[in-house]
Amino acid sequence: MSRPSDLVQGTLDLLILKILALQPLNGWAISQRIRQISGGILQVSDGSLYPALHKLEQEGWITAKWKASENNRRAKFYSLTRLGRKQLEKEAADWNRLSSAITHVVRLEEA
Amino acid sequence: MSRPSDLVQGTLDLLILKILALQPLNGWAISQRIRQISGGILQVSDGSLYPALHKLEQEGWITAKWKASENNRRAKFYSLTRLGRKQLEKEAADWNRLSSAITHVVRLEEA
DNA sequence: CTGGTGACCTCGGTAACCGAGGGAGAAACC
DNA sequence: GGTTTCTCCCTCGGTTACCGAGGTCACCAG
Repeated sequence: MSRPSDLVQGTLDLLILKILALQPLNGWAISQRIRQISGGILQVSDGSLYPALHKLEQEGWITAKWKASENNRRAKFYSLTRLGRKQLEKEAADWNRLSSAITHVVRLEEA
Repeated sequence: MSRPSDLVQGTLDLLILKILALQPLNGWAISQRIRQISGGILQVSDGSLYPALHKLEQEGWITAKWKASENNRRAKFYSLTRLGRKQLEKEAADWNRLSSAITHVVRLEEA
């Protein structure tokens, strides 16, 4: 019904890849990190995050390893593969191209 | 399968509203204009455009009027309503907020 | 009168996201 | 020691959006 949309569609993969490029993290921490870094503007729900992580893993862009988290709980830590870095570069470039094109249009002055 | 994605999901309404804020246009001309202004980076297919136009009209953000086009063909010219201007402001603000948050994350330096 | 093209439209599929729901184990509280 | 809280994982069904393919009609040039 409503469209609060706390994130722009199609950018979730990009955000995850970027966060993991900074450091390997477990799923829960990834969503915390995205929220924190964006100053609370971007939020990812579990229901979006985990399916996305599985997809990225299946594509071979990230790999998972079970470890203990900071709070001593079992957690799956994800890190970027070499392929993942390639993909990140590509998606970041796409984002820059498209978002600046859109911003350009949005900022046009009315005649 | 592939995701060439010549536009960022969720921004189609925004683009249409903005283009129509500059001047009333018919459907076909809208897609031409978007492509032209963005230097060919953004492209909208018919199959996306017309349903979107109908939705925007139904929301009361744009209104349609049949006229003759530049080439003397029957064409439906769309223009922004007062509500549509409100909506445009809102969507433009959302876009700025979200896109700059994402860009900020993407540009972070690795530790 | 035929073909190109401007202009409109619909339908079905697919991708993506999200809310709701559920579960298990560590820690903290009483 | 039992219960609650918090971290952390996961799935499923629904909704929204977009897009490719397909189709129609009318004007105009040759």
